Amino acid sequence: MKSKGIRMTAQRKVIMEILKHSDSHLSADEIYLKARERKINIDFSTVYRNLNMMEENGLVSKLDFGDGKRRYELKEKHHHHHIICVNCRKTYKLKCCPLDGLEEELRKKSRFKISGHKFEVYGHCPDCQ
Amino acid sequence: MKSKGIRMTAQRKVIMEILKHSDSHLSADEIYLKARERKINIDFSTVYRNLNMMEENGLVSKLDFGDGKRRYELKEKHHHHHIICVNCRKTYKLKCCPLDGLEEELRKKSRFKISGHKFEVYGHCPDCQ
DNA sequence: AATGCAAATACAAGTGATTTGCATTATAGG
DNA sequence: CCTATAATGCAAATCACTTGTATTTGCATT
Repeated sequence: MKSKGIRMTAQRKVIMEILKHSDSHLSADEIYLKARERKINIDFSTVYRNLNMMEENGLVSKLDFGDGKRRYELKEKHHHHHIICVNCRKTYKLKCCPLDGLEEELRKKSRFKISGHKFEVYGHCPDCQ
Repeated sequence: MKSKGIRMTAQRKVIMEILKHSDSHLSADEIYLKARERKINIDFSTVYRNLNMMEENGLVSKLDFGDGKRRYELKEKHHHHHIICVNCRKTYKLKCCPLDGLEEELRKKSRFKISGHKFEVYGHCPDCQ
């Protein structure tokens, strides 16, 4: 962060730690609650402002699983997608990417300059079936 | 609609016509505005209630292109996805589906009972490049 | 053509997630 | 330590969408 002239504050440290130590994808209110548990004074607006800032700086990824709240995870080295349980919201990481082997074809057919994509699979996890 | 005991009202007729004559995917406020242009008295709540009802009855599809508003299109016979221009929001239909040939593999690996999926590609259309 | 009633509407108010304005506080370079 | 200014907390606003309710309307039946 410092390299970009971004100040390291107590609130930012906590948000980063919470994301680091969570295995799932947290929504803003979950992050807010976890931060409060750590007895740090923080406001929702600070959580949102920082998550947006971190996304702009490529530190976190914003996810949308279609339940009306955005979720956040630390940006990972390897590109991946998710399969999401529509009942308990548990997720499972998918290493495969539908754009592999499809990108060139799409570019030709659509003549778009492709810059991103979204792929999510929904279903019922083993526990919820 | 009648076969399902659903009444045909002036408002519903207009919403269906707007969807039918539009080549793009309209948001609720675009539908509301277009209906108003046709000088029909209609409220936002009616637009939303009807779009939800139509989705539940398999008449329209709800789409989410990640810009914070849901979009609607008349349900089409053949399953498809979209490539969306991040600048002008124009869309192009993709006939290919990433789940073809992937579904069985995913089911085995994740042990999820797959019920749905989302796939969208983003980029700049020829006009916006 | 008139009746009756459930279904659908308009309007207003309510949600829930996220954003913004602004006075105050705190980080990091000098 | 000082100081500029970035970041915060707080309150209020916004945005997309939903809900409660009194009133109206479609339509099957007289």
